Amino acid sequence: MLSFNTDTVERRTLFVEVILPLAITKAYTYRVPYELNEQVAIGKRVVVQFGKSKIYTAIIAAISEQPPLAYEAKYLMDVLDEQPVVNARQLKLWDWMAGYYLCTMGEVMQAALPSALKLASETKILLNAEAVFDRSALSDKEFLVLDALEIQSELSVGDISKILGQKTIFPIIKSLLEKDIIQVSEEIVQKYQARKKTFIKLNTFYQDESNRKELFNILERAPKQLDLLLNFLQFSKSKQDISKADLMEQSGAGPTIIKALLEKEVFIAYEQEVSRLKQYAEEALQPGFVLNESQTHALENLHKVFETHEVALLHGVTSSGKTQLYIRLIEEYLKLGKQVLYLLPEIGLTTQIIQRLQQYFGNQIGVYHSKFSDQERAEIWQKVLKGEFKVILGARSSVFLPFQDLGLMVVDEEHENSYKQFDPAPRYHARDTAIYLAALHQCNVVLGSATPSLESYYNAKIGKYGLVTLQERYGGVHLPAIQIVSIAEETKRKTMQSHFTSVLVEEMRGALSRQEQIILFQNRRGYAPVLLCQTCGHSPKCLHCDVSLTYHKSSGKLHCHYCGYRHDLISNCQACGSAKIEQKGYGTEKIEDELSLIFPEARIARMDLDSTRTKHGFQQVLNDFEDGRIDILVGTQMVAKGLDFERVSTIGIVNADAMLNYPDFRAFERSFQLMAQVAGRAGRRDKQGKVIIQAYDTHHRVLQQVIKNDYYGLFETELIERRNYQYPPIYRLIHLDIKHKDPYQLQQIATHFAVRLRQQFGSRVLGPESPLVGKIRNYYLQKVLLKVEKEGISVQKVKAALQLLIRTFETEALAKGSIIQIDVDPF
DNA sequence: AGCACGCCGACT
DNA sequence: GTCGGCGTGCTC
Repeated sequence: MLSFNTDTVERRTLFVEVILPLAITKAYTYRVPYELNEQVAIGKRVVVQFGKSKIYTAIIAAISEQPPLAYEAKYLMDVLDEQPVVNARQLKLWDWMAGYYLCTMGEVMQAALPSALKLASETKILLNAEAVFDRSALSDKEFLVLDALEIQSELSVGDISKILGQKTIFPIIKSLLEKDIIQVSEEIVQKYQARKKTFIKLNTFYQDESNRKELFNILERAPKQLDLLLNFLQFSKSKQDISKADLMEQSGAGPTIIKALLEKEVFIAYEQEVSRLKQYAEEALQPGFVLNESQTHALENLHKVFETHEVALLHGVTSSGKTQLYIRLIEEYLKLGKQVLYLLPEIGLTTQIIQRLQQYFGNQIGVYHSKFSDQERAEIWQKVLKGEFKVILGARSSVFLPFQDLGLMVVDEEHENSYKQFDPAPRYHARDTAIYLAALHQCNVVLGSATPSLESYYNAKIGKYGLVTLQERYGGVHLPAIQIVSIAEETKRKTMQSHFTSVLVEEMRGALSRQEQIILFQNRRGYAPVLLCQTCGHSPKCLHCDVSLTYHKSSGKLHCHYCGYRHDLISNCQACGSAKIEQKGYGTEKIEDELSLIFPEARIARMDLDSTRTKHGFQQVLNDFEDGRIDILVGTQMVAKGLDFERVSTIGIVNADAMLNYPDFRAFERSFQLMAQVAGRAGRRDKQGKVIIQAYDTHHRVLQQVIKNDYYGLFETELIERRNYQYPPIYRLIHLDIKHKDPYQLQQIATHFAVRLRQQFGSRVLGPESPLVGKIRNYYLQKVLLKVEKEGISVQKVKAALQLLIRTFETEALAKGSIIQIDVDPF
């Protein structure tokens, strides 16, 4: 009888297209061995050999029966998953990101998947020291690997392959990983340093009435200590965690008295991580809190907005209780059985906010963060996949998690630029990515900020996003009083002291006498930005950048703020030899200097790129300031980096005009936002803060808007028209990577390109911005951002022009540099 | 990303 | 004469 082999009929030859975690644009096709036919599915991980000897974990992007024509496909080695680890929506997201951020799907995959999910032949395998397992439950091969690891402690995947004498070792590694016996090595990442604070609590022994009475008796002979104790008890009624610093301030007691009570074990000290973003610490999330009237109103408005819009911008002043609003909203979506993603900038993700949200959502909430180990991240990935986590609280990379059914995304502190990834591709913006992801899930997005980014505000204004405002501060905290003082008038009256108006000096004096802190904002570093020859009018310029050199007193040199070029201080004019050289303008160094003459007893510190250049410099100044070891902090925009300014009562903006007259609109907008942020932070708590803005042009429209706290109104004023800027000024950045041996030449090349492009496209091309020089192999790499206005000129045109420039540049032999990459980045 | 191939300068 | 840096192109 003729036997009919059903197998051969069913045995279809399948091919899969895979995404490799590499920077390659092409799709690669592998042939599926018959025995794996049943197992392949889109989104599953497969093991493939790529190139001569490399083995990678790839993701199946497509399955077909069409054999490739031009080549013979290799067989894929194995299928790792029973269920896909990446869903179709994610693949769509990756595809979009690759297109939008000009990188490959592989690079997106690299950023998206925790490395525990993407083993490659170089991956290092370690023994998990804390592993508890049953040896007898291991297979022979697993045992062999374990044995080898006990001798050598670290093996690469390639090594293991040799030990076992076979290539298909990924299932074994996977099984060992799942049993928690081995670990995949982690890259050492610089962890965000959490700020710790000492807190004081009462020994539980004295919670008891009678014990406490006895304590009062004992302390009768130490009136100061008793006084402190009473103060503490009073204070603890209104506040949960009392910090040592708070207690000292509240009670007026010195550190010795607290120490005495600590020694008597009346007080117990404990350390706790504290948020640098004040908001989270301030908004106590008491269980069963009730929204106040304006919060309720804002929530209703959000509901209304979501009827017609996918995205809502929540413009809520600092301390208006946005977090509480989010919680209520999240609860609503959870009730509908939806998943929720709550994005926070890295800096805002402290144990405090995490704990508070965990109180609310229990084990439904997962936290995803670069601080976590790779194992933990892989675990969270799996749990999101299984739907065990309903809420994810995370930093920018959490947009990559395998959500099944998102209902809501919250992007808190939407304006924060740490949502933007800069260095390795994909150079994505988590906020924008979240909005695209929302479209895929048809879910809602809340963008929350006290100082929304211009892009978002514009989108709200044109009706693309809904706009909800929350203007009332929670718990009756007041906005600071803002006063604009005319420098022109005080100069006329001769009441200026150096660069400070009498109003600012008096305000500072008052603050110092009350032991309050002061921040002076001066958006220029160095001592004097321009040196001017009084005889011939020449001023020293950078050889490479055509910008004026800034005198730095600390180094005694002239610096170029563009490329870092330095020149010794000149005593005679380079052009005419005259010795009469005038220092024009002032920077942070000079402000610091003159301040010390006016307030010799005050502790003054400076915070700018120069004073915080060392690794811990920034952290150090920050801690000193927060702990009250500094009275006056003079700084550039750095001082607004989301700090805890709880003892700052006074903020001075030394010269607002300088900020208002930036030629580059984006720089202006950034400065403006900063000013608003800094001002918004003054004097929290019960005290009203004071912001003094010094300016020549006190009637400047922008300043008036600041006073009205209606700062975004300004973008629709004649100011923009006067400056002849197209509205909206949204730019695309072009990353230009140039390889060359001489860093100064690099700057020259970059500037050359910027200048030439500007000639061609006008002032809509800006830059080079933020030049970075890094040593790569024996070469130097110059990264230059060229900004190109998004509307108006197409990036393609600019790219084409650039390529042409590069070609002519090379033939002109202006330099022997070779450009290796032009990377265009939207926004 | 890795790796091979191939080119040109500088050395035992 | 070879060694080695690096630029170029390819990997299913």
